[in-house]
Amino acid sequence: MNIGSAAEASGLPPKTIRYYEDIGLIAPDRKANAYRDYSDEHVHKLRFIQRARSLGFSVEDCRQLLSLYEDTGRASSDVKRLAQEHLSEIERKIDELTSMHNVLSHLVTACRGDSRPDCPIIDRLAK
Amino acid sequence: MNIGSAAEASGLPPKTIRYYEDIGLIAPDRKANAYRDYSDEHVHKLRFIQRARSLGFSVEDCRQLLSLYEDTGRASSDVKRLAQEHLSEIERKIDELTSMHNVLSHLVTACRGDSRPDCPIIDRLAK
DNA sequence: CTTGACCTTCCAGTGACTGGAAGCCACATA
DNA sequence: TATGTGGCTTCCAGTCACTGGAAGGTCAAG
Repeated sequence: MNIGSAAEASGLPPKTIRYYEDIGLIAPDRKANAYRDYSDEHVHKLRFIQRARSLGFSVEDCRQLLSLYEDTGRASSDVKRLAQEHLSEIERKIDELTSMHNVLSHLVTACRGDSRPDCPIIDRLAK
Repeated sequence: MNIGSAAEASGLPPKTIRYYEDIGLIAPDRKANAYRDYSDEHVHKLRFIQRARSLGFSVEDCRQLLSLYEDTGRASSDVKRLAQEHLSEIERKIDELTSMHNVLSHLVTACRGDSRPDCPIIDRLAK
């Protein structure tokens, strides 16, 4: 399977798939004409990565998850620990964004948004 | 005032302040010895930027906000629009993170996290 | 035989810093 | 006066995860 089909099957752009190969995440075979050749298993792994990325795991996390996936003797505790750390990071980000949201939404509400210069948003930044 | 003092007064690291100068955001005077020389007004603007950044505005947004700040003939609607767009972006990110959180927290809860390989997290990624 | 879609590699840019090297400057102390 | 320490300078490279684009090779259809 060429990279275009692998891209379609995995939901990842060809550029990204080549990038993953560059960084040693997943290497397909090559055909005689030097085209990449993806097996169903390659595509399966690409989908695996795509799903992990869409849950916000870093590419390095994906590398670990992939190796846990392939290690049938893994301990689920290792997977759980990774996921829990990521979950904490997500929570941290949500908290940060939420507090930004609180401040900003008040300011936006308070701003008349007309042609005059008076603006609580600017005032807050310049306070 | 040297960059170190400006850093302390603004809450920004010296490296970051130099970076802002590199990208043309705020340029201090220079002393005879080529050291940067920050006035109170420079520091004021640095604090302005620091606050805007801490509300998640991009550096380019900061550039705009700064120029609106300096434009006493501004329309508050311009500020409000900028802030509102940023607010929407924050909401988009919160939604994205929240949906990741939903999925992941369920998976983490469902994972026993012991020495055995069975793991709903891996299963979900490999589905 | 040509066209167009697909593939290849390689290089550069994104945002917002951050680390580090090499070297100059200022000031306190012995 | 020598020296040490810390702060300042510039410049280059690296981060993360791609993404765009150039230059050129390959393949199937008409």
